[in-house]
Amino acid sequence: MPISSRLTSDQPRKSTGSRNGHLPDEIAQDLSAKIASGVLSVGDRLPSERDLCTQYAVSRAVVREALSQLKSDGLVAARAGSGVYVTQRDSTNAFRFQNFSVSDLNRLEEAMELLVTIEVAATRLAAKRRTPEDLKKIKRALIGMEYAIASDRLGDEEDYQFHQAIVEATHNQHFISLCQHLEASARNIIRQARSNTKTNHADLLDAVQDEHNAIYDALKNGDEKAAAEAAARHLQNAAERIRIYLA
Amino acid sequence: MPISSRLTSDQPRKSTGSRNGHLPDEIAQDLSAKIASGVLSVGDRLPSERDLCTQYAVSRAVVREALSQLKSDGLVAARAGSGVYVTQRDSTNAFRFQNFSVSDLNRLEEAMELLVTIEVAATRLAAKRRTPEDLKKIKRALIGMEYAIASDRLGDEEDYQFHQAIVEATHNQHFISLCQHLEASARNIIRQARSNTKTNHADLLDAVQDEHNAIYDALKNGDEKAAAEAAARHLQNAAERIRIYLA
DNA sequence: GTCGTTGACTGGTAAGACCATTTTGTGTCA
DNA sequence: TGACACAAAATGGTCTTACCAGTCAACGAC
Repeated sequence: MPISSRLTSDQPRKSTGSRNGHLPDEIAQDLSAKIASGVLSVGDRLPSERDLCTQYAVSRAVVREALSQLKSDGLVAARAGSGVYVTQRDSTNAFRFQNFSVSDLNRLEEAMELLVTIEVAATRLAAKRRTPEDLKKIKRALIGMEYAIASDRLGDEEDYQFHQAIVEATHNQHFISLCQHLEASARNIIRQARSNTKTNHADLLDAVQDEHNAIYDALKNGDEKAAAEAAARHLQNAAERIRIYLA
Repeated sequence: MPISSRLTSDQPRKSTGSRNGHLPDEIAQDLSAKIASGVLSVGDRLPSERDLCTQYAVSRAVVREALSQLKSDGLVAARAGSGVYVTQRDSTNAFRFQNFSVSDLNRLEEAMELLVTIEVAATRLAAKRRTPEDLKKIKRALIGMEYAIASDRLGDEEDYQFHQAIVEATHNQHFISLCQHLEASARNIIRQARSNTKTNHADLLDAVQDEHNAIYDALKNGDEKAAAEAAARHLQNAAERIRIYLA
């Protein structure tokens, strides 16, 4: 442990010379270990930044960078004038949409519940907020999809762009980044399923296009309710199509 | 856009006075947006830290903290003596609920839109699927919250457990992990807001308890519609309370 | 006792400095 | 002319000092 050994060192670490790792990383790791192990429990206040400086024998800049890592991980929260507090024991900071196998129907249902929830809400917001530019981008994706299908391609890339354009029309950053994550994950499965049945799904692709058109129309009209319903219908049908592919 | 406007500002932002949000967060967000949008593509070198300082008119400490966020997100990598390089375009492999500052009302609204969407859907699912054991766990958190308030504590930890117990009652792994992530982030803000007004919010805490009771009753009765409505009301009121704290 | 006020402490930010490494440019020598 | 060695500039990593604004508890006036 390069850090703790430095605690007892009488050498005030003259220069930045012979260290190996990234100083803030070491400290962040040490602190998060203390939190995970329970040495620092939720609600506790960390030592002040200046105290940590002397403890670890580093400058305040380093301590602050270490703390900023913990902050962005959601382990601690700083309150100006008061202190830095432990808010969370383990870092469930990042949400990862679990990859589910196409072959597992149960988990498909589970995943669809979340996907439908998010996408329907996003589409409803988009109906309320979409600008003419948003609408143009959505329309472009829609046409691109049609063209792709006519060109005997799957058009899944255009499909993705269609959904992404809608989500961007919410003008809500949280929705945008969450949907980006969800759809990027979901797309893998869809593509996989689709490519298995390249030959006999012409009718299904038409149905998809109709559903997309319905969403677009609702967005164009600014009809929140219709948009939400169209999105829900589309996603539920999409799930249904995947089930067909599986059979 | 507080950042870009500052770029053209001739005022060298004298003191730390009248700004709203966390400076490094703003810059990190701006940079990651540039990366996601393709203004900076993979392999590109960012401007040097010192250049970024002048661009954003902030100190190097701020720029470094912003960059450290991007680094821990895996978007960029720094090479000493050379520069900072974009290593990844989108962080779609993981969703991170962006930190927003309590002081920024616009971003609060944005965040609440997503939080309400998810929580309401989760509560509706929970009403459908909760087992007696789930119900017991929720009840326990409810009572714990009451006890905490009576003991002159904030009870935010118990509040969190209440919501978590509900989400677990959905028995949907995707909802569980997403909500865990969202609420852990949101809790920081709530706690921060609450602690500011420890003395004069006894009436508000009572209101919270009533809202929680309404949710519990609906879950107990298995009434999906009532549960969703109670959850929506609770969250919207919670947002309203945060606004009060801000004023 | 209650209520303001004060002052020490805390995180947030700024500015300037030094170090080690990388990169680039330059000049020397073959 | 080409390859090589060296120096200078640029860059990230770290340290130091300083000021600001918010928090909070102790103290004193009423």
